Amino acid sequence: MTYQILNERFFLCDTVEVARKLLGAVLVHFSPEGLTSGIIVETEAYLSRDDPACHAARGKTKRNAVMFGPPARAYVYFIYGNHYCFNVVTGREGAGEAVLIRALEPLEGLDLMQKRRGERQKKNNLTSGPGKLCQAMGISIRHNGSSLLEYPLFLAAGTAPEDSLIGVSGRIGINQGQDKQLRFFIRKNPFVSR
DNA sequence: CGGGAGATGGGCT
DNA sequence: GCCCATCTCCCGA
Repeated sequence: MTYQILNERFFLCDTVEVARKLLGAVLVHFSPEGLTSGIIVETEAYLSRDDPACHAARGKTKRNAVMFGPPARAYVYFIYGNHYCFNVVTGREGAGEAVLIRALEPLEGLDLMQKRRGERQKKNNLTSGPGKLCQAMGISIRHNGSSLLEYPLFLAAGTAPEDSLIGVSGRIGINQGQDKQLRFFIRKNPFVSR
């Protein structure tokens, strides 16, 4: 399988646009244990302006520093004591914006995903949520700040869904900014988190 | 199936 | 202390 890695330009434009365009793209990880990949089926945009739910909203801190760096880097953080969330930094350096990857459709390395997630898990429970997909893909805090423009962890072009199949809604799991329509997903795809 | 609650730890007030 | 961009287990229907 060959991949066409998405270039920096892809992530430089408007963050909402990037969140939408990432649907259908492929997240690929060549880890020491093996290759896993999945088609992105659900994303959320986090904006610098007027968005209190965004980690960058209250300025730069040690945790969110990567969000203020150059685009196309991984912003990974630890949440709820158990889980990691994987984001892609977007916009110009200093913007403080990102797209959260919320769900994947497993593509390659299903056995490894299953091993990481627990043998009992069914296929549709491997990557259908931000914490789950990090575990299945072998993504953790040590990937925070790493470039997504090159091996071993990168984003590749895929098949974009038709516009009529793109769903839009409020974001999940937050208290502030619930009204904003910044979540994008592929309609009727069984791997969307809800 | 759906809802409720516990697990679990780093960041911020 | 309390919050949190989550997940899993367990219970009842």
